[in-house]
Amino acid sequence: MPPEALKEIATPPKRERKPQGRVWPPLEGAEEGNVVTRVAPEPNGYPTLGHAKGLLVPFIYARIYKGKFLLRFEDTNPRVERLEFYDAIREEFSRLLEAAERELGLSPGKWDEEIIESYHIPKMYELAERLIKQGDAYVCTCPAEKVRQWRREGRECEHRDQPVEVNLELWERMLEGDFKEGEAHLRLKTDMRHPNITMRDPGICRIVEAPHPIHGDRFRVYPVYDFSVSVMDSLTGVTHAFRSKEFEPHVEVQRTIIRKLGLREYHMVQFGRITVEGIPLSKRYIRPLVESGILEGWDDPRIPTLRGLFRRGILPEAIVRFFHELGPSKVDATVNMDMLAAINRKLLDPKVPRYMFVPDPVRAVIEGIDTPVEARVQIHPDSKEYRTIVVEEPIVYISKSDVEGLKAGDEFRLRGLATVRVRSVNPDEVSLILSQEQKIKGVKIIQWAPLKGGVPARVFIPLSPYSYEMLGGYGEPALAEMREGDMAQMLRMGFVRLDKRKPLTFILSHR
RNA sequence: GCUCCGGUGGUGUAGCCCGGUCAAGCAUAGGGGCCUUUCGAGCCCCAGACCCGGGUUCAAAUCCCGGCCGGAGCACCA
Repeated sequence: MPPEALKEIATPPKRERKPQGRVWPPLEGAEEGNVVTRVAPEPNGYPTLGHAKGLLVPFIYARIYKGKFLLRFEDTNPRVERLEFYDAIREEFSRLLEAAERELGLSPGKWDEEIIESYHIPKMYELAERLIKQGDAYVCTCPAEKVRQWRREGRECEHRDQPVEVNLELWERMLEGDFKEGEAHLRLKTDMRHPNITMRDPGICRIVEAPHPIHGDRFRVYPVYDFSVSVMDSLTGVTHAFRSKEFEPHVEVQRTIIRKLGLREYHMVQFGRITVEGIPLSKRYIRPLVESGILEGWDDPRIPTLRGLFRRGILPEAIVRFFHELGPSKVDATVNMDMLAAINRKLLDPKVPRYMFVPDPVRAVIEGIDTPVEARVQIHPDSKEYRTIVVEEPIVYISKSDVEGLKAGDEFRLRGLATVRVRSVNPDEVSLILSQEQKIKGVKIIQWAPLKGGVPARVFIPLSPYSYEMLGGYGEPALAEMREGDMAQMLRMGFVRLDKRKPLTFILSHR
C-alpha cells in the first residue's frame, strides 16, 4: 500500500497549533469565575524584578479566569519588617497592575482585596490551641541547636509525648511572656523520620521579642511561615497558591497542617525564580551597597528594584509585557536586561520626542553661514512637527567622538542646520565651512548644540551596581523645558529619562 | 550527603501531559541589506537548538530506562 494512502486513513485528527503571541498554559483545576489567587510579599524591603514575577503570575491567571486577586502582606516576622515597605509594595504593585490593564487588557488592574496577615494572629492562636488539644502540636523547650541536630538525625525529644495539659499550660506561658525568644516553640507533631526533613515536626509558632511595625508589642508569639501561609490561604478562599519553587518541600508541611485542622484545601503551584544577568537581585547583596553609599538608595537606577527600574526609565508596561512573554515557567531563568530594554524601546520609540545632546563638546566654527539662522529639527521621525533652534553665532558644539577621525575635506551634516566641510581640526576647535552642495546623499548626520543658548546637561549611564559613567555636555535649548520624569530619545545616543532639573540630569535607560 | 525540580539555537521561551502537520515557532543578541536634511531607531533578509546513550514504535523534542549536567531546598526566615 502506498504510504500516502495509509496516512490518509490512519492520521488521527490533531488539536490545532498554538496561535501567534504568548498564550499561557491552562491552570490545573481552574474554572472560569472560581479562581482566587494572591501575591503574598513580606514587607521587608523594596520589591524587585523578582517580586514582579510573583505578582504578575498569579494576577494574570486570576484575570484569565475572571477570578479574584488578593494582596496579602506576610508580616509575621517583625524583626525585619518596616512600615515603609508596605507602602512601597502597594505603590510599585499598583503601577505594575495598572500597566497590565493598559497593556494586556487584564482588568481590573488592581488587587481586589488587601489582607494584612498580622491582624489574623489571634485566629492563628486559636487554631494552634486546637492543634494542641488534638494532640497534633506540642511545646518544645529544647535549644535551637539541639532541635536542628535531632531533626537531621530523626530523633524525638522528650517534649514530644507530653500530655496535652502540659502543652496547653506551656503554650499559655509562651503567650504570657514566661519564655524569652528562642526558649520555647510550638511544634507540629508529624513524623521525625520523614524523608523530607522540613516535615520532621516543624515549628509553627515561636517567640519574637521585637516590636511589630503595626502592632508594636501586642504580640510576642508569631506564627511561622508554613503555619500562617496555609491557614491564610485556606481561610481567604485562595484556590491556587503560587510561590517560587524553593518552597516546594513546604507543600507537604502546609498540606498536613490544613488536613489536621480540617480546613479547605487548594492547589499549590510553583514557578521558577529569575535572575538578571550580572545584576544581584537579593536584598542581602544590595543592602550593603545602599548602606555604604555606593548606591544612591533603593531607587538607584543601576539596580533592579522596581523603583530603580522606573527611575531608569523602564516603563511598568515593559515589565508587564516582559513577564507575560516569559510565562509561568518552572525553570529558573537568567534573563538579560537586553530583553527588557528591547521591549521598553518598542514602547517608547513611537511616542517619545527626539533631542540633540552633545557629550564631550568641542567648538566648531562655521564659515560662510549667515547668522542668525533658524535650524529646523523634526520632533519625531514620523511627525511633521518641527522645533526651531536659533543659531545666533556661527559657532556650535559637536561631540568629541565625532571630531575624532575627522580630517580636512571631510563632509558631514549638522542635523537641521547645514552641510559642512572640514577645513581643519585642532584639539579644542574645529574649523568648518559651508558646503557648496547642501543636499548630499549618504553623508553622515551628527547632532550639535548652539554655543549661545545651548543648555548644559549631563547623562548618567548605569554600568553596574557599583559603577557608572557621567557624560557632560550641551544640549539644544528645548531641553530646558523638559519636566522631571519625561522620556526622550537623545539622537544617536539612546533613550533617556529626565531625572532632575537642578543640574539638568538625564539617566540613560538603554540604547 | 539527602530530598525535590529541571535540561530546546549565545540568551530566554513555545511545543512535551494527549508521539505524526516540528526538516521545531517567537523574542533577544549576532551577521548582511534598505531607508538618509527621519535616528546608533525602524524595516527586510540570513545564520543558529531538541544534553548523551539505549529502548518502545511505521513514527520520538514528546513515552520508558541508564548516564551526564544544572538549579532549589535541607532555619524555631519568608
